[in-house]
Amino acid sequence: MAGMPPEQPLVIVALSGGVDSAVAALLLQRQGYRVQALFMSNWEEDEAGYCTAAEDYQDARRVCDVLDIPLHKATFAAQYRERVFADFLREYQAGRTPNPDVLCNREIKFGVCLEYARRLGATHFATGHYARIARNGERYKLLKGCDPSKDQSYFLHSIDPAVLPQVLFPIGHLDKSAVRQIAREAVLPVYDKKDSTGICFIGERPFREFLSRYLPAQPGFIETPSGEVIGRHEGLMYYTLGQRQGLGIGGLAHGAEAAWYVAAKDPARNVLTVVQGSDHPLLHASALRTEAPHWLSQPPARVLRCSVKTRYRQADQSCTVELDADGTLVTFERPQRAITPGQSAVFYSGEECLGGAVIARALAPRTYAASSAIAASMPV
RNA sequence: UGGGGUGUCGCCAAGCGGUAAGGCAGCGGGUUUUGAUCCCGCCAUUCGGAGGUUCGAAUCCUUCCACCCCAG
Repeated sequence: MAGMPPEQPLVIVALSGGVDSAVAALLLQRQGYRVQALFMSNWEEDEAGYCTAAEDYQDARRVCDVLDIPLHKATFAAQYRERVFADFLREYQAGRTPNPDVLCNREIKFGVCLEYARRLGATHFATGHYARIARNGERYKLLKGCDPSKDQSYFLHSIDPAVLPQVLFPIGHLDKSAVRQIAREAVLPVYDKKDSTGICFIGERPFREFLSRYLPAQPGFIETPSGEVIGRHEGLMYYTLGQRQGLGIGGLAHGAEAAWYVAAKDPARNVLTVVQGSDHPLLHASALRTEAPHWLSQPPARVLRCSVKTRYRQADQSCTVELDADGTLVTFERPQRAITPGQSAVFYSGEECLGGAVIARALAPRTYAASSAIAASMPV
């Protein structure tokens, strides 16, 4: 029969209630896709009003009204708790500083949520991330977003590369300012909404209070590298390497005027080691070891020269990556500050995100002799 | 209670008769889909207390108090 035209392929957009995903949906629609939206709420506890999920959902609805597209709603709170939050707590308990949003992308957004979109009949799954996907024959690459100050490929490095052919990042080639401009012109109600920060789906909260509800805190001493006690900490988990704020260390008699920074944690002694001055040598590492890497691209044979980010929004650093049985050894061209276990080292070749791995430990520069406590936590 | 010393913001610390520097900490804001870093702003009508000298004192004098050191 010559009846119904074949339906357009269906794209489902993960709509957060923010401006980026709203513009992503709009652009897909303009490109001729059949578009539907999906709003996730993955954090159930709505105490003290920190969780903005309810307002975000209302914003998502208003966006869908303007675009005239259907809005689905799903909850992956159980999966979030099991696959993301449990790890988050384990890491803090081990004295490390996890990056839950890296796991959230792999397990939730590009895991169970993408699967859910498939079951709804979608051939493609889109988000408002600042990242791009390029096709090279049969291979798909993850590229940085074009806006260097918003590039979010760092958070995406550990997603399953098998999903890339189905993923669309409609705003990856745009600057943030252009995204807002498009939203304004299209009269999307969230065009001026403030960018969200904080842990994805949980939001920004008083950090100590939040963590203390899940993990017991054990106060202890703050020491200098030579072992002098100069303060007390509320619990090792509340501090991360390179941190300045929250130490409460004032002026010392005849001391230097520089601020104090966290250089090491010693869980065995429950001691926080601090140093004075943000450029202190004990704050720097010449190399790091990671756990097992995730590769988005073809895994390298054995040695790889590339660049690396050891934290989000850091400028790319030249390095050499060597694979070994446990993970990788990453050696920097120049020493890096505050390399922190639990964070991710993400590898790049130019614009392409190759993959990454969780940092296991920093390796101290050989230019000085590390002493006792530091040597124990930063073995060479 | 013999001698000497010191007491300025939560912690260091300038100031030495002309009307309270600075740093650290803290607080607030900005940047930021982790945690940090970073940036901006705020933070002593008052200088241990009480008198006095002076046009004017944290700065000089008297006295009291507290702490520290050396002796004893």
